[in-house]
Amino acid sequence: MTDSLPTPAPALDQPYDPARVEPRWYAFWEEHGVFQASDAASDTRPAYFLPMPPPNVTGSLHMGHAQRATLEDTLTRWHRMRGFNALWQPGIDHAGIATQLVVERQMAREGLDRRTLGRDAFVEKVWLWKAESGGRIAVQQRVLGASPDWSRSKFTMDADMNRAVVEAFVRLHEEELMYRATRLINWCPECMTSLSDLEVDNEEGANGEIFEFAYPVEGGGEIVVATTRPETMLGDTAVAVHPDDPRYTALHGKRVQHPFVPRSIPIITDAILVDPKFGTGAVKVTPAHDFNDFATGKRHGLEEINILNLDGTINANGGPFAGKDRKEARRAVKRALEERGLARGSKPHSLTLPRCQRSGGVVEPMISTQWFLKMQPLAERALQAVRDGETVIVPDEWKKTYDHFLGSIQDWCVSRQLWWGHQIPAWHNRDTGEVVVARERPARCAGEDWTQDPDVLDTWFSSALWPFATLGWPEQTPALAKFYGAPQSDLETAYDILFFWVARMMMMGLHFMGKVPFRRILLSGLIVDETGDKMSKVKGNVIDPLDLVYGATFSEMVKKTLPGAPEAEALSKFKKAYPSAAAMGSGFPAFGADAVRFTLATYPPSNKRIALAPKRIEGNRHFLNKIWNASRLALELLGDFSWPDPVAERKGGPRGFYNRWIASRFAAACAAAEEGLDAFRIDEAALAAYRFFWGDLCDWYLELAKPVLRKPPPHVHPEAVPETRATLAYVLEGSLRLMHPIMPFITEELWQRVPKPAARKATIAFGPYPTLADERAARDPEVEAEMEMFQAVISAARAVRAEHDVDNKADVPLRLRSADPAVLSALRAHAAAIRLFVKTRGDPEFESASGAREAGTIVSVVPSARGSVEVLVGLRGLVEREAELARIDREMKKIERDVAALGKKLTSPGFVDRAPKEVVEEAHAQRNALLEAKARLEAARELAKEL
RNA sequence: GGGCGGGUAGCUCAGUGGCAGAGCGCUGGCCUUACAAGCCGGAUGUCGCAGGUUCAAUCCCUGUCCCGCCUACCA
Repeated sequence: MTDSLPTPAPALDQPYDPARVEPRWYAFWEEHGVFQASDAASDTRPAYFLPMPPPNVTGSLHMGHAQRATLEDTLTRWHRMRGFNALWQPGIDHAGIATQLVVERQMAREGLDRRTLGRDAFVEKVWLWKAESGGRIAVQQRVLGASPDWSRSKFTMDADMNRAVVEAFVRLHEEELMYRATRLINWCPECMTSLSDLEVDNEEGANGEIFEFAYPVEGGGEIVVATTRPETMLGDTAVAVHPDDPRYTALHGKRVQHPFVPRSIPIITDAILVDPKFGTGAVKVTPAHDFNDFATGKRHGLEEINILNLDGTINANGGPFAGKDRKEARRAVKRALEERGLARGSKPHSLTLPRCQRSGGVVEPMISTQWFLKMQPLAERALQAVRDGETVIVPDEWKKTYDHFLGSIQDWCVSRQLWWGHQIPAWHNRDTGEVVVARERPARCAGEDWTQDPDVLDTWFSSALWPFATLGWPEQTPALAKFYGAPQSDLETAYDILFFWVARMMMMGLHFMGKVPFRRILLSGLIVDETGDKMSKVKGNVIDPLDLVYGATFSEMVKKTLPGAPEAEALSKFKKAYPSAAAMGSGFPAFGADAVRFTLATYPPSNKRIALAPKRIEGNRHFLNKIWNASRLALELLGDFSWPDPVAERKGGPRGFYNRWIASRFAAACAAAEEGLDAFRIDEAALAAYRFFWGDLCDWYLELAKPVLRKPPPHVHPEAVPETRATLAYVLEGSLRLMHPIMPFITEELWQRVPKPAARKATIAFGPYPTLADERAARDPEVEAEMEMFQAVISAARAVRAEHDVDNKADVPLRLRSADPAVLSALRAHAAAIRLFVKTRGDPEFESASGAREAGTIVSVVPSARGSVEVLVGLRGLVEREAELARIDREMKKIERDVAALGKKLTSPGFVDRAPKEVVEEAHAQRNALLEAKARLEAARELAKEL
C-alpha cells in the first residue's frame, strides 16, 4: 500500500481546484479497499447490493450514465459509512448495447461494412473496440468516484456471462418457455435483424397518404380497397369485408384477380379486421406483412406470401417488381395501377411509422423463424412481487406503468441476426432440420451437417440475468448467497429502461433464484437539454459529462457529437439547446466531478425530465469553493487542537449558546440527510447539507467563532474558548462526513487535514455517517428559536444600515426595546454578537419602555410572538427623510398586508368556530403581534417626519 | 385510441389544506485579513384556465386548454 498520493497536495490558500484534488483519491480508495465488499461467511454486517445497469441506447447515454453512477455511488458510500457490507456491482455489459453503439460508430468512422468484412475479421475488431469502449465508460465511472475496479471484470465477464446465458437459455428451453417458432416479427432491413417490440420506436404524425385502388372482381365489377403501403398488395391473399355490410353482400364468396401476379384472391368476411365505417369498408389482406392481416390469415387459413428479401428489396414473389427497393416498389406499384386504370385516388393521411431504434430505418413486419420466450408465466410472478410489496417501486406512480406492461405482455423474440452477442446454444442439422439445444455442442452434433445457430441473443436477455449472473450464477457462490436479494438491495436506474431491463430482471430473478433481485427500485428522471428536449445526436444537444468535469470549449464538444457537421451550424444548435451555457462564453470551465455529482443529486426523483442547466452546476461549484475556504478558516481557528479533547468529549455536549445552536443545526442536517437518503430523496439530503454548511455554519457560526478563537474579548467565559474550539472541530469533521457520499473528493481531501478522533479509519469513506444518535449533536428547539429572534434583529439592523447607505466601516449606536423582560434579557446575552454583526458603536443598549428617542434615530420593528422588538439605529446626519419614510412605508406595507390577510381570515364566518383551536389561537397571536408592530412603526414614522 | 406526468419568479426547479420558496439571473452597497467563485441589502409571482368541496385551496375533486412521455394493429 502506498502512502504517496499521485499529485502534490494542493495548498489550502489557493482557490479550490478540482483538477488538483480529484485525481488524488482513486488509487487511494482502491488501495484501502473502499470499493470492496466481503462475501466471507464470517462477515455479519448487513449486506447491501446495488447492480449497475448496462449503458442504455438513447442519445443521453453519457449523461444518463453519469447520473446513475452518481446516485448509485452516493447510496453505496452512504451504506458503507453506516457499516453495511455494500456491494455496488459494476461492469461493462459484455455484449451490451454500448458495445453495439461503439461498434457502429467505429465502423462508420473506418468506412467498414460488416457484410464485406467477413465475420471473423469483424468479431476481432469488435473485441478491440469493446475494450476501448469499456475503457471509456470506466473512466467515466472513475471520474464520478465510482468503483475503478472494472478491469477485474472486463475480460472475465464475457466468459462468466456467457456461461450464465447458456445455462439460462437451456433451462428455459427445458421448461418449454423458450421455443422456436415461425411467425410475423419486426424486421429491420437496414440492420438485417429481428427486433423485439420494445426496440421499435413508433414515430407519430408521419406524413403519409392513403391510397385507394380497385381489384377487378371475377365475373364483373370491382371492389375498392385502401392502403398506406401500396407495395404490400403484391402479397395480398384476400380482400375482407364485414359480414353485415350490405354494400358487399353480393360479393361474398366471389374472387378477385390480382393485376400483377397470376393469383386469384378470395373475398372473405371478417368482423374483427373490418370496420365498415372506415374507408371503403373493404380491406386488402397481406398476412405476411401486417400484424392484423397475419392474425386474419390464421383465422381463415390464408396463404402467407412473403414479398420481401431480408434487405428490404422485393423478392421473386413480387413478379415484375422483383429486385426493386421498398420505396421504389411503392412508386412503381402505384404507377402500374394507374396505368391499368385501377387507381382510385389518394388523400393525405397521418400515420405512425415503426422505426428501428438503432438505425432509424422503417421496420417491416416479416414472417420469420425465431426464438421466443414465453412471457406470461414469468410476468405473473413479477407482477405479484410488486403487488405484494416484496419489491417497492419509487416513486410509486411507476407501479401502474409496470402493471400495465407486464399485464399485457407478448412473447419476447430473443434471437437477433447480429454478429455480436451471445450465440444461441442450439445446433441445426442441415439435412433433417432437427434442432438440438444444449450447454455444449453434443457429440451427436459433431458432424459437418450440424452447425450452431448463427443467431445471437438480444442483449437485454443477458442483461436480465445481471443481478445473479454477476455474482457467479449458476455456481452457488458465497457472494450470490450473501448479496442476491438481500433485504437492503436496491436498484437505481432511469425510467426509460423499466421495461427493457428492470421488469425482465424481476422476471428472470424470480424464475431462476426464486426471490426478487431487489427490494426497492428507484426510477430517476431522464436527462434532457435545457429546453426539455431529449439528448440526441441529430439535435446536437448531447453533453458528455467528462466535458463538464474537465472543461471543454463548445466547439470541441460539438465536434465530438456532430463529427463532420459545419461547426457554426453545430454550435448554434448547441447554444439553442443550452441558453444558459451560451451565456457562459465559449466553453465550460472544469466544474469537477463533485460539482457535477452534487448537481445531479439535487434533482428529485419525481422530476421525470431533468433539464440540465450548466448554470446550476456552476452554482454548486461555488459551493465547493465555499467548503474549501471555510475549512481553511476553521483549520486556522482550530490551531493545534487535537483529539482526544476533554471538552469535546464531555458528557452532555456544549454549554455555550452558539455552540449548542450549531450542534443543534448540525443535528437537524444529519436527521434530514438520513431521512432523505433512506427514502431515496438524495436531493433532500444534498440540500440539507448545503443549507446547513453555507447558511448556518459559514454565515453565522464561523463569524461568531472568529473573535472568540482569535483573540477572545475580555467578557468571554473562560470555558468558551476550549468549548468553541471543540465544537468547531466536531462540526467541521462531522459535516465533511455528512457530505462525503455526495461529494467524495473534496470531503476526503479536507477530512485528511482536519483533526479527528483516533477511532476514525484511514479514509472518510469508512465513516461513520453522522447521525442523531451522537449526543453531541442534539436538537435544541429553544436555542434555535432564540437564535432566530437574534438573527431577525440583526437582519433588521443591517437592513437599516444598507437602506441608508451607511459606510461599512462606520459604526452606529444601536438600542433595542422590548416590553417583555425575558426577550430583553435574552437579547442582552447577545450584545457582543450584535455588536459584531451590526457594527454598533459600543455595545447596544437595551430598554423596556418606549421612551423618548433622540432625533435622527431610525426604528425598525421585528414582530415576534413574544412581543415585538424595536430596533433603534442612531443615524443622525446620515439619513435622508424621504428615503427613511419610503423604507418605513415598505415595512408598513408588509405588515398591513399580513394584518389584512389575518383579519379577513378571523372575521370570515366559520373560521373561529370550525378551524382547529391552535390555528385560531395562532392567528390571533400573530395578528396581535403585527398590530403591536404596526403601532410602533407608526410612531417611528412620526419621528421620521421630524428628520 | 388508451395510460401516465407536468404547467409555481425572467430561467432551471422545489414545496405545502392555514402569510408562496431555492439556485441562477436582475438590482443597490461593499475588494470588511476564509472566500469577489465572496459579503450585506432589495425587487420580482392572478401558483395554466373555469367550476366545486372546505371556515380556509397553489395543494383535494370535476371539467378544460397547452406541453411531454409511454403504449396501441385501425386498412
